[in-house]
Amino acid sequence: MECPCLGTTEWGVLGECELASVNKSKRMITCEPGETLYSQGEPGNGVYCIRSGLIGLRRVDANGNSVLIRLATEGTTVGYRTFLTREAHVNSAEALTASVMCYIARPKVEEILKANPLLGERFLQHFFDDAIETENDYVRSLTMGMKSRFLHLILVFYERFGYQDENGNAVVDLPVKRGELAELVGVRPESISRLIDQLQTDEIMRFKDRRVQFSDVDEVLQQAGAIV
Amino acid sequence: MECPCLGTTEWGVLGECELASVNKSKRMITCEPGETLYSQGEPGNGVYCIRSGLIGLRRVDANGNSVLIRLATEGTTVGYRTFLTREAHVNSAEALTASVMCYIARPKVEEILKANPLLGERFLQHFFDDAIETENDYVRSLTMGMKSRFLHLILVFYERFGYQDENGNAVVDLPVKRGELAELVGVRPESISRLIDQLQTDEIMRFKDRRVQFSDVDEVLQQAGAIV
DNA sequence: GTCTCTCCTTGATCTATGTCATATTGGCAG
DNA sequence: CTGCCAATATGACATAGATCAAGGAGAGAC
Repeated sequence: MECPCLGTTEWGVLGECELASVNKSKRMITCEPGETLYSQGEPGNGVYCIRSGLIGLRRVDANGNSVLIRLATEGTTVGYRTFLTREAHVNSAEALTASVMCYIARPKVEEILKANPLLGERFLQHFFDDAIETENDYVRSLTMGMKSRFLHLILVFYERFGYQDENGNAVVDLPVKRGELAELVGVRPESISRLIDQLQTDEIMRFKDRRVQFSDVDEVLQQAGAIV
Repeated sequence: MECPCLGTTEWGVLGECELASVNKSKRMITCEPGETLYSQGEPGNGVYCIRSGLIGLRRVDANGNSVLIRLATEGTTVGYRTFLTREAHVNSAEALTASVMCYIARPKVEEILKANPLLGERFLQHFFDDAIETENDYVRSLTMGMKSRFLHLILVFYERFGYQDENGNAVVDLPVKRGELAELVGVRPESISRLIDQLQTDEIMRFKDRRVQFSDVDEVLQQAGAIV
């Protein structure tokens, strides 16, 4: 079966023939929420190109504290870092929603990387972008409070999944539950609950299950503490 | 003049002839504490190989909050990331102590990177290590308190600059002042003051100006909240 | 239907860290 | 020596989040 992801995203740099070759050797994988793609410490044995769903990349420290470091959605390839560096996975990947992805095993990826350096460049760019974003998150975690970070996260979701309703309000259907929002912001679920409560009281946003609505992106930015 | 750094570190992968070529075109730069090598947002016009001293890489967010993201010491090359990705600098580099470094301009680096891909691989590995470390810092910033992060920082300094005195005590001469320790931990200087006070009261460490002493690394690790 | 389970909310309280104002220290210019 | 400046320290207080302990509320099993 043809995988639509391969034609777009990073894999789009491949030629017809290379694409066909990857398509032939890839394996399609379906994951239920909570299933693990790979775990921190395991050697990297292949990459996963996400076809649909949502994957969370999680880092667990020596004490067992766990943080969702970043999310990967449709079209994104995860696990590629081990190909650039040949080290073990430094974080775990787990499906946050039911997800479908293509698994491409190590030898094939190596073959293609050798044949077409453009793919490696794309992975590198991806790596770079992730690193910058993590640095941004790091700085935010040190300089801004929970509210700013939470609103920032909502706006990130809005950029990826948001739309406008008939009244011109911004709407996002969050792809994760509260507890995962908490993990992404790096606070306790109770704190997120209270924060959501306060945001509604202050009429900054409305929350109904996983749906969020707000009227003005700029006002949210301002509430997030950004210099608008 | 011969630069000792080039023969070691990442640049060590170069051949005689390439090294000589780099040596010929590099420029030696001396920096006083506080001087800036490059600033966030500027295009990357060259790399700096640190010969002596200490460089701080700083990220400033949109609100002007500033955090020291990481340090670079003798033998480390900074500014290399822009060569892998051709983007503008995402953070600023400033000398924290009087420092000497070699500046190698863009065209020469590109020439060498083209001629010897090994150098690029080394840079990539360096990039990877930095990224992992930033992720670690990020997780720590979310899961551990100031005390743990501070002790962790001290241990990092100990690994890099520490030694044992005649009584077998661990000794480090911190390369930065209190305010910069605060920036590295991501807290206010007052908090660091109080923490140091408490660490001395609890007899975990002794601080005298920039000199720190402690008897047992394991005990420090334990105090840092690690599972020893 | 109702049981149960997971997720979420709420309240009361505790603690770490920020904030702001005011010392104190140490080095260095004169 | 004296005075000044930057870096630190200290004190009093404010506040953001964590923690612990209950209480709902929706979805699937039976």
